[in-house]
Amino acid sequence: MLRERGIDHVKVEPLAQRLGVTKGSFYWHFKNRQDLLRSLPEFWVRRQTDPVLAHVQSAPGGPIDKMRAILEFIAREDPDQYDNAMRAWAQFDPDVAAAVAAIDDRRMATARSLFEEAGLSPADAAFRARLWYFYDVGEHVTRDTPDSVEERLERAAHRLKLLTSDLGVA
Amino acid sequence: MLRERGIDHVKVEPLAQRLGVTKGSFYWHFKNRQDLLRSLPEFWVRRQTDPVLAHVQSAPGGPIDKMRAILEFIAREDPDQYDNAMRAWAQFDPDVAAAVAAIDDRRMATARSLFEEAGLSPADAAFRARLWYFYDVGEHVTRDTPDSVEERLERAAHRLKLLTSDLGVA
DNA sequence: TTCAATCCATACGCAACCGTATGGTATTGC
DNA sequence: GCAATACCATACGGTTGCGTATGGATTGAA
Repeated sequence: MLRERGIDHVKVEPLAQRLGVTKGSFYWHFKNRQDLLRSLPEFWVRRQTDPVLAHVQSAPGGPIDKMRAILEFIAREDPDQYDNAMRAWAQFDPDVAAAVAAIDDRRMATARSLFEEAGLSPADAAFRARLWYFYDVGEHVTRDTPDSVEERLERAAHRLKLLTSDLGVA
Repeated sequence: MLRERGIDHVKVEPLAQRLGVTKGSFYWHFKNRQDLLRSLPEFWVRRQTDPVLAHVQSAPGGPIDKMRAILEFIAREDPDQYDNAMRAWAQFDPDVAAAVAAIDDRRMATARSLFEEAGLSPADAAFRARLWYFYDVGEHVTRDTPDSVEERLERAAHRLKLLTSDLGVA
């Protein structure tokens, strides 16, 4: 429901109907609607970003190789709308905004440290990481992601080249 | 209401109360709620993107100068959340998504033609324009935009340098 | 077997909205 | 000075959704 229609449409009665039960069941598992909503961000983090960051840790090679590993990992994933739904929600809920911002920080910090490893100054690495990460965000929220894996990989290669061509290939 | 709480909270009775009238008045000016919602995207376009694009047309100098003009124009504007609210809405409404996508196209086409003017091939210009534009989108939706105009200008300069340093300064 | 915990259905009161019907007031054209 | 039009209030019925109270039904343990 969150992904398809937004947070304002995760309501207990429609949700129960969709699951083929009544709301009597819902109020057994959750205290109330707020209780359900508050459990969603954590659920999202576990599903969408923990796997990616874990994968990067284990990637071999230098910083550029690791960046390539991230891009290819993401390019091969099926794009879903979970991130977008969370961002749309975060837009109007400070608590959720904080949760999403924390994730953005984690992801960007990874990129930042890789650019530093590749020889950039902290300030330059920070900016480059923003450019790097915001591309992802922009492609998602504008729904500009190509349908085919091949095209996604091609774009990933292009992006990597553009953002690292001036760095010494370690 | 759209900017502060999202489209699902622009409801006629709360809206009327906020304006100090009753809904009897609302239904004089609008056929129904849908009628109001459908008028919003056009309103948004007129306020948020027409002025920027008009300003670029009249900027003097070569493509790089025009890019700088865009960046400075935006950096000096007060950042509001109108774009974000529209994107959040577009996430769950195909009609609105089409309207927002059309705006994204217009803005990106401007950047694309400037990069072509600066000497890039159509394919390279297209990708560079994406990188250019998605930075804006990302900075907005992650609410990472600095509060001070000075800092925004500094970032703009940094961005321009990073994205055009390899091009012949026309 | 029996008791207790688990899980779900039914039924109710309540509030927020939508849209319509209808009447009142003010302003403008003639 | 008098309609006609523009604008707004009041009042109503109907729907959707929240939360609670209460009563089965099933299952595992003593």
